[in-house]
Amino acid sequence: MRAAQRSAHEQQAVQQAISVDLSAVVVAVTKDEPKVLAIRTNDIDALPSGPFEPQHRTLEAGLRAWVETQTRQVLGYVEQLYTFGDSGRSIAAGANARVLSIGYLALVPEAQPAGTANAEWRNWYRYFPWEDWRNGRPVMLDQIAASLKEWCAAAPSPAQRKLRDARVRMTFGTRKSPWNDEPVLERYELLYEAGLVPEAQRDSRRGGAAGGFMTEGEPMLADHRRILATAIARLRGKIKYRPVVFELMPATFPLLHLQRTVEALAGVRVHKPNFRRLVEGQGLVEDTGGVTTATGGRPARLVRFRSEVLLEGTTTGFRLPIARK
Amino acid sequence: MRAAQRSAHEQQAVQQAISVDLSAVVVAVTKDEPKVLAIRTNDIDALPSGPFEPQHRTLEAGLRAWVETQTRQVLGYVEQLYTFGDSGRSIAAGANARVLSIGYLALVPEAQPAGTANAEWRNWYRYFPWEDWRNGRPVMLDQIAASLKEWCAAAPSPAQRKLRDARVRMTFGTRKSPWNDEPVLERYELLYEAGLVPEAQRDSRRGGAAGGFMTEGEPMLADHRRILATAIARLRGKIKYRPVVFELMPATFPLLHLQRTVEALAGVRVHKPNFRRLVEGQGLVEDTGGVTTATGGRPARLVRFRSEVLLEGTTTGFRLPIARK
DNA sequence: GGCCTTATTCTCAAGGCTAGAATAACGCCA
DNA sequence: TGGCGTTATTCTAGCCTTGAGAATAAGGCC
Repeated sequence: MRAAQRSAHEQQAVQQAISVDLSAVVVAVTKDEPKVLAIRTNDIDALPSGPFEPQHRTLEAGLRAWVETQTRQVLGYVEQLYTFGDSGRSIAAGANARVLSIGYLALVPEAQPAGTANAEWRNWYRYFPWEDWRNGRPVMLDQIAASLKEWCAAAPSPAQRKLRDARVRMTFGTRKSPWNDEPVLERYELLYEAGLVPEAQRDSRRGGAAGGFMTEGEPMLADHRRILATAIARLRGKIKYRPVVFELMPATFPLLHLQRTVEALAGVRVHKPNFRRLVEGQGLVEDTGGVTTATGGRPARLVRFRSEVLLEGTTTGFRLPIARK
Repeated sequence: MRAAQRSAHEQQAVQQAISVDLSAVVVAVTKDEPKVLAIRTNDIDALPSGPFEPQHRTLEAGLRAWVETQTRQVLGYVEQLYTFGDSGRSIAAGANARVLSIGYLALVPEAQPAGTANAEWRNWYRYFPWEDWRNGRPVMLDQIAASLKEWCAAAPSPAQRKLRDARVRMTFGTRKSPWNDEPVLERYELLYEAGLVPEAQRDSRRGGAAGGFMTEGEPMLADHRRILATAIARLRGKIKYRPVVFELMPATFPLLHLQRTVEALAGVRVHKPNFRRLVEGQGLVEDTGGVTTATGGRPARLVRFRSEVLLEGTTTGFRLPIARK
């Protein structure tokens, strides 16, 4: 034991091969819809990704390089999400090879046409249709709820049963309880464990619903949908206390455009007067003097982001009128 | 380019050796002081850590194994913090070897005596004395502020100067602005960049303060102090909206003990009646019927954590009377 | 019994948030 | 040219939360 302890760091030099995969969730919002940059391969979508290599100066540099190579998209804001280690869930790995997967979130302004043939901007609700509550409760949730109920009932023990019930309640909520937009990953993981998404069968774990019912929503390569879920969850959390939405906005915009962008990300609608009061009250935007009539109705003022706020003590702020539950 | 793209995943099999280091910040609170489990080596402390190896089923399993081997401490709650890739800042790595460092946060109830000779529970403010405001503003901040001011003045350009000023203002605040307990990592990184912590000199980067003034606070091995800062920051953020403090508490306790534990972590004091109102109002604890006179004065009720709250829709809640800025 | 210490409960004012109403300014069309 | 529809923008009343201090309770100790 003591020997193992002393050699802990010494061993590093002779470490067995571990490979590290960098994957990016590149987000933009176009025409009030949240988009993610996907690589379309044979009938399944993937995130831009590639292995971390020695020539990369940093993890983030490696990520940027891969994304640019694969999509010609240059990244601005980038943030690390999580390092996944259970590679059994990703590409069928060689016997001894260990693959770690580090997910990143990147934000870019309005989506440009994709730079390469098989890179494409796709609405992220294509992969998570149950996450879009902007037009009310998605009807498919009835079917999901029914399948999850079966899964709960099929628990091996009463204790397990209680646990499963609780997880369903906490992630998908009940009919009466208000929707919580943040636990995107928890919801996806639940569906995975319940065998209600194709990835679960592919990875041939727990049997899943015998009937073979699959929730709507497109699967992705390897564990990419899990990484995307992590990204959406992080972004939904972050827009509530950091002014990151502006990374997704053009130079000037009317306030309603900002609101629609936030709504696209959060998947819920907000009260217009309150949204405006918060944004203006916190001095996040300033008037440009310009107006636009492109919105129909009364012309809207054009504002711009006050980037000074990033230098002010405003470490916090940018609360949004989305109930933190 | 297109070739590189296609081979992205194929290359993984022939990936060059990358080693991954797992490090744990194991936290306990004893006698109202926040403690971290440290390995004491020749005149410098280290976190329990070791390389991720193929026999480890998951990253977390590898971490638990290393911690148990090195400290005999069995971990309960564990959470991944961040994956650091700029190994230039850690152990002087061999020419081509790339070392990634994954940091974890673990919480255990009241610290037991350390299980091995060189493992020891140490007050975390030993490493970050400026983070403890429980007894008012630490006096050393005067000296830190002065050094940072010099560093700002020494900026290569006026634009840089403005940026540095802003960073200092946002992390350490001004004399008048209230202290923000969360940006622990940002403060440490700032001191590192300004050359005010020994690690900066060791890694021989930016010159640093010519005078050689170093802030108080003990350094740690490799990038371990950075990982510890990340852990403290995460914990300070998390206790404000998730009931994780209870991982650190004994089975039953008086409310003031809970409050002191929170204060130890956050490094600030809170208003007693308000704290009590929040904790009880959210149904986080229930009466045990017992009382204790160990606190002096009027006997205190003993309460216990209502673990049911973890199964209730209470995904959020547990707000604390610590201003979110 | 009086005093000290800590526990526990109340209260009040300030500030923030929710939700809905009211008003403004433009294009369109009869 | 005036009414209508659309979106923009501003107000407001009511509710709830939060911050801070005061008041009361219950033990130990002398």
